[in-house]
Amino acid sequence: MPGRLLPRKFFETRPEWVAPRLLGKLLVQQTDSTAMVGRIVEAEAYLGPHNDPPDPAAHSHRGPTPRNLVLFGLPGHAYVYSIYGKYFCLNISCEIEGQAGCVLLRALEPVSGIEQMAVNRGLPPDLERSEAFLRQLTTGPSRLCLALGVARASHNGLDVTSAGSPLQVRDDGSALTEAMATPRIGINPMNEALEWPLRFAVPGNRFVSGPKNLKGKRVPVP
DNA sequence: GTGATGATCTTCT
DNA sequence: GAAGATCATCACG
Repeated sequence: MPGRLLPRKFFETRPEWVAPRLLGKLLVQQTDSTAMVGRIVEAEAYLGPHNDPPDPAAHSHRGPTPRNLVLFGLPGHAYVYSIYGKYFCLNISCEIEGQAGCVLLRALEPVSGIEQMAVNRGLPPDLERSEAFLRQLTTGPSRLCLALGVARASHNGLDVTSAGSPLQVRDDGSALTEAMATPRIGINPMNEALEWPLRFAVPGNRFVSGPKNLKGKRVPVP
């Protein structure tokens, strides 16, 4: 198992700090026979309803519901929800209990378990592992869930800071000093939070999802 | 390469 | 009843 498990304290603060600091960390899905590992290269912060101003794009902004309850619990837990009928998205809860911030994982750079990822995505194996092939695996919030086998029934509420958890976030020592900050993807144009620069990506990384020339700026990682 | 469209169903109102 | 933190596919240039 690569790197060290991230402690709960890592997630105990504001999502707009956690998101850029998650860049470069490893997302690990361990099943009985195989481990799948991807490096986080893109993440978005969603702010809790206690935030001023509130974040109208966040699932938690109207308070707890059966769906988003995990977000109001302890930090470092997986919030998995279904979207558009056929997909899932994976978030990690942030901030202290009762404050429902979170970070949406939007893209990974495949590291290992690539063969299994391709099977899970329903793609034919590519022994050459071309860049186009690798990019299809885990570039996009729902693609990475498919590749790692993350689903609501099996993963919602998992503690990603627990050594016994099949889903973990680990740190292999790669340090990032700067991140690219842009507006978040897929937010309704009516939403006033559209412009907030809460999407963070590894500058120049080829596995980042979304439009290529989205306006953004380099910011220091806190 | 970019942009438009439909699929599909859960969740909350 | 409507909207949605998406993706694959197709048309076009």
